[in-house]
Amino acid sequence: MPTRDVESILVERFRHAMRAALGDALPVGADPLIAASRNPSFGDFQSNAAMPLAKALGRPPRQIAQSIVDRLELDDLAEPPTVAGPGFINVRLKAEALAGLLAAMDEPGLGVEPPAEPDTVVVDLCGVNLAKQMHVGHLRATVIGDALARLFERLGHRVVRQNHFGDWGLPIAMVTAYVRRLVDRGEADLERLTLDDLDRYYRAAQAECDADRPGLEAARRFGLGPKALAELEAQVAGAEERLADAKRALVALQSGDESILTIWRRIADVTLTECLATCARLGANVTAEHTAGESTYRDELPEIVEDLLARGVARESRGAVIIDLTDMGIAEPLLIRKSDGGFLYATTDLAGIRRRVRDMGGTRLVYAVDARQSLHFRQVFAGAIKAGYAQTAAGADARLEHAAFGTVLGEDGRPFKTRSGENVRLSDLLDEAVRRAGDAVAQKNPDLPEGERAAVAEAVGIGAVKFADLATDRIKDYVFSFDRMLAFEGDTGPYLQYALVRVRSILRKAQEELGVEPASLTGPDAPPIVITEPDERALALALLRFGSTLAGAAESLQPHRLCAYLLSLASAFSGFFQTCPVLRAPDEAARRSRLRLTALTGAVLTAGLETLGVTPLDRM
RNA sequence: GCCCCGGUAGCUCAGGGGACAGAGCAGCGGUCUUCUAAACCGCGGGUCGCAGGUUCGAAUCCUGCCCGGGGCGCCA
Repeated sequence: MPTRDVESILVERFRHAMRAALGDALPVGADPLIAASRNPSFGDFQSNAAMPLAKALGRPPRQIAQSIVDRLELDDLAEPPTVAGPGFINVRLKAEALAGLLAAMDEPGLGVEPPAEPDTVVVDLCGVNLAKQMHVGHLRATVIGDALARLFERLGHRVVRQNHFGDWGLPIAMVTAYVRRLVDRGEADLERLTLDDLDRYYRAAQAECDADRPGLEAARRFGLGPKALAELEAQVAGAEERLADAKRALVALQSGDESILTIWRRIADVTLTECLATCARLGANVTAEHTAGESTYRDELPEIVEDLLARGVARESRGAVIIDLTDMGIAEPLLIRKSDGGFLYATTDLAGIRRRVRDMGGTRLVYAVDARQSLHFRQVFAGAIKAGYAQTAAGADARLEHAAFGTVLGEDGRPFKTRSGENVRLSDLLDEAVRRAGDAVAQKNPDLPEGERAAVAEAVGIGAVKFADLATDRIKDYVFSFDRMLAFEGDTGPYLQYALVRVRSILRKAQEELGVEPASLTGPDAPPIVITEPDERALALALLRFGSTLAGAAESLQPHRLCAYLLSLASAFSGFFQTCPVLRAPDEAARRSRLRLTALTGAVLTAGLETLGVTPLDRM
């Protein structure tokens, strides 16, 4: 039995049959259009190829379907296929074939074959900023990016994670200058800085530098009282002084002034330590080694602009330097140097693409970033291609993809914020989820030992948040609701974790009561699988869809496909669990077969949860 | 003004050329001396935003419109 998944076997068999049936009349690239049947009464799989062929060849579709069926060689796999409706070809797999396919996928890779040509996928994720707490936006960038990275890893691609750390530029200089003033005045201690402090300072620094010029103009025009006018004038003058100070700090940073760099490094260190701890708590594999600050690109930016100007990719416009993208179908030009000589985040992102392709060997670049950056990435990608920065060693352009995600909304349908309109700290949000999960665990399973309960609450609470984030199409906004994501019932992370708990519980009992070693249920000496009951069939078919689901999710950058799949697998297992006693199966052969099915389900659920970055549990 | 993304059951969402449009929640009715009921089974519930068009076949593709969100050279 080949180890490939059923669908690709069927595709191949149908291709042969179509060629045999139609010969030279078969249009090139004709697709067998194999799909899993929606309705079990139609069988397990169907081919929809006959209808389009009928149109192309001007023959009755059912006749074409029949001529394909006549040449199909599926005896080893399926019952004789049937033609139905307008020309559907229905295929029902034989029980023995199901057993054989399951046995073939019952190996450590769970039937996932390493790719012939592995990609080097560079995944941009997390994207924290200096002196800022992580909030729900970072939740999505981290959770989705990490899940995509894990998907590619499981499929056998090389993966490089990149946490693009916003540690450079004027806003950063503002907060650095602000902290320096506090330190000089003895109002802050560099050694005792926390990210909460920095988050406050960041906003204070922004506010200080924000001159209310329009307000002042209006006050002058409409002749406001001298007191209001004086206040506004003072505000504007103060803000302009602060801004000038920040600009001096920026120049000092850029020129490598050690006294300010010391402060800046400390701020970066405090920020990263806390953010990476949050990533760790989230179970996201984002570490210092994955982190590259914008500052690490600073020496490349002038060179890039000069390079692009010299090669005519970029040109000057109104004192600035732009890349015109009208030839790439984008009306908005990409601005890469301001008229004051400063660089922009587009410049850094171009440098990032160059580094990821040229230095890291990236063949596919994926950016898990907010959908509001869509135009920006279209521009940067187009600019990078024009510049040749996306060209891989093999000569082709790397795939450049924006895995855009929507906004997290509160239950009022507006962007998720605290009542006072502040961003919700990610760590607070996780605390709340874990607290609620702890309450549920205490109530549902009071027997769980205290120590384990805390670990379970952490896994369930965080798993719930992550699963809710991953479970819907990433491009859409979604409504954040603790109640829904932590529900005792429903399409949730806890439900999946619970399905696996039940699986593992059976295996544990089998070991304790019957002496069946888990290792004996897998591998070449494992007991034969016998599929007889409808719920066994349904479970078998669900298991067999694992590999193609992973591939589809990775290709489309849609982790929610894996979520939906795991829910359907858990549901298939629940049906099996209900109607097919495992430990008390009618006979020994059935018991051993069902134990192996249970073990395989456990392996797939475990692998699936791990791929999503959700912690699998033994008990909950 | 131009561009991008959404609009599917009361609610939250899948499905994105193929068979009668699905799931979860909520509602109603069943199933626990348990393989962990955080589960399972059943019932009701839909002009797939609107209008045209393409097609043997449209929730799905095309055009226009309506509603909601976002973006659009010197912020990141």
